[in-house]
Amino acid sequence: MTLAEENYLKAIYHLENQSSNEVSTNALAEEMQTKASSVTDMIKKLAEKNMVSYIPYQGVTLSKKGHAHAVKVVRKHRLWEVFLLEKLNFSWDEVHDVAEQLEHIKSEKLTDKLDEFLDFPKVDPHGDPIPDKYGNFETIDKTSLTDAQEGLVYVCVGVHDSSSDFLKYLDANHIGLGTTMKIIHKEPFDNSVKIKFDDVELVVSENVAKNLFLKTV
Amino acid sequence: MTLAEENYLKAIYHLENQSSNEVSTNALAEEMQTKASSVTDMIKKLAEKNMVSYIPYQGVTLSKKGHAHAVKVVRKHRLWEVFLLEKLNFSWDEVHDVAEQLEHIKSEKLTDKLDEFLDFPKVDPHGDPIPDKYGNFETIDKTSLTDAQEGLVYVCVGVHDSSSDFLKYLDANHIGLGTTMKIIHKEPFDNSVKIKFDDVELVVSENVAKNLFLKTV
DNA sequence: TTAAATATTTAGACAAAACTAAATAATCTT
DNA sequence: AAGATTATTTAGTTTTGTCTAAATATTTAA
Repeated sequence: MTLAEENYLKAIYHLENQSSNEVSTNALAEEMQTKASSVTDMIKKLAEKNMVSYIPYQGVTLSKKGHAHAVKVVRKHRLWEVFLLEKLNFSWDEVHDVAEQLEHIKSEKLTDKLDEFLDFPKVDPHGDPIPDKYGNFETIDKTSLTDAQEGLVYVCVGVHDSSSDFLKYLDANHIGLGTTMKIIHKEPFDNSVKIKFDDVELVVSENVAKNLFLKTV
Repeated sequence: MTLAEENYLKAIYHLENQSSNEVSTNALAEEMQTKASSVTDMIKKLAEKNMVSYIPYQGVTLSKKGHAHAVKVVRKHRLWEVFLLEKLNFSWDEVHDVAEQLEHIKSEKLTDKLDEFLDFPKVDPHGDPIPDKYGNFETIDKTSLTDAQEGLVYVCVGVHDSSSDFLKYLDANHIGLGTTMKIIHKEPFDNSVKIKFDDVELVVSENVAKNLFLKTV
């Protein structure tokens, strides 16, 4: 698997997790920041290699083989994120980009030794589960802040968007994994949400709310 | 700089260090395991980018810019080797191949944080010096075992060939960095050398002797 | 249910990095 | 110094992954 092929597999994997039906060429082009025609080309190649199953005009799905490979890349990505944060003192908004490179290093031994060195972490710095060497991981049950109920108390267990900008926003507002918050008010007009934590009230936009994952406490 | 370009720079760097005069197209082709015509193509490209200076039929030399870049790649390679050996418990014959991949990760912050995490090591597991973040490193004065003098005592400070096969040979014969040995006899017929260490005598071939670096003790 | 809009695929090109085969330059022999 | 050998470069292809533009299929809307 080349770097480009792995990135496509990963993108298909993420899109499958978001909406559970077939992945369209256009969605994939959007995700990969490329053109639909390029996507068609690559999908054909991946289909040749039995990594995806593809019916023209109907989108792609990962094959068993492709799924397994995507999970391996995701495992590496998340392990490196933990390494960068815990061992090299990167901040959580810095880990993603470097992990995008490190996830393509090919050495099963490296991956497994790294896993051991980090003491077999279960989640990465954004709250996403880390597959073990067999590809198994615990699914974390989480609710988006947009779906949280007024009056209840939640703890933050993850983020959807792991872009540097979003994570810096959270840092600036002292929100992180483990932050416990109460839903004060959900504003129907613009879907913003007023939350309270550490004795401070904060109104966050719908965009922020959509990207924050919570668990009831 | 692409991966291929970086590998060429590194190869030119190594060849310059070995013989101090211009690097020939053929030597580079041999080092890169490729064809002379491919080398000419790439050299032209690197000359365009001012990474090397190139006169047709006369070989290449690294420019200041190319040299600095090569040193950065070497720095990353050697730091990762230390990481793999010391933190992930790889053996010294396993570190090279994985480091060949890791050396291309682009993040100055990663490199410098890794350096710090490893406590600023001065040499890698094969005895080669590690450049600091400014590209400076201590040159280690060393003699090849072929040039060592009968009767004198030396300590092993490095290896020339860092191939897995050679390092495994050394492991099997209990030779490593720091091994102190006495030169018992140099056989003129085949340039083999009889050495003694840990109260055992061992005859090594010219090929082995050439690749072992020693320092007088 | 046909026209318009949108999504997808095909065809043809391009850049990077390699290759083979042929041409040319440099060096070595005698 | 001419011919032979060796080293190097040039010319023309190939593969990978991308692109644009054109063609085709699908969906939406009147």
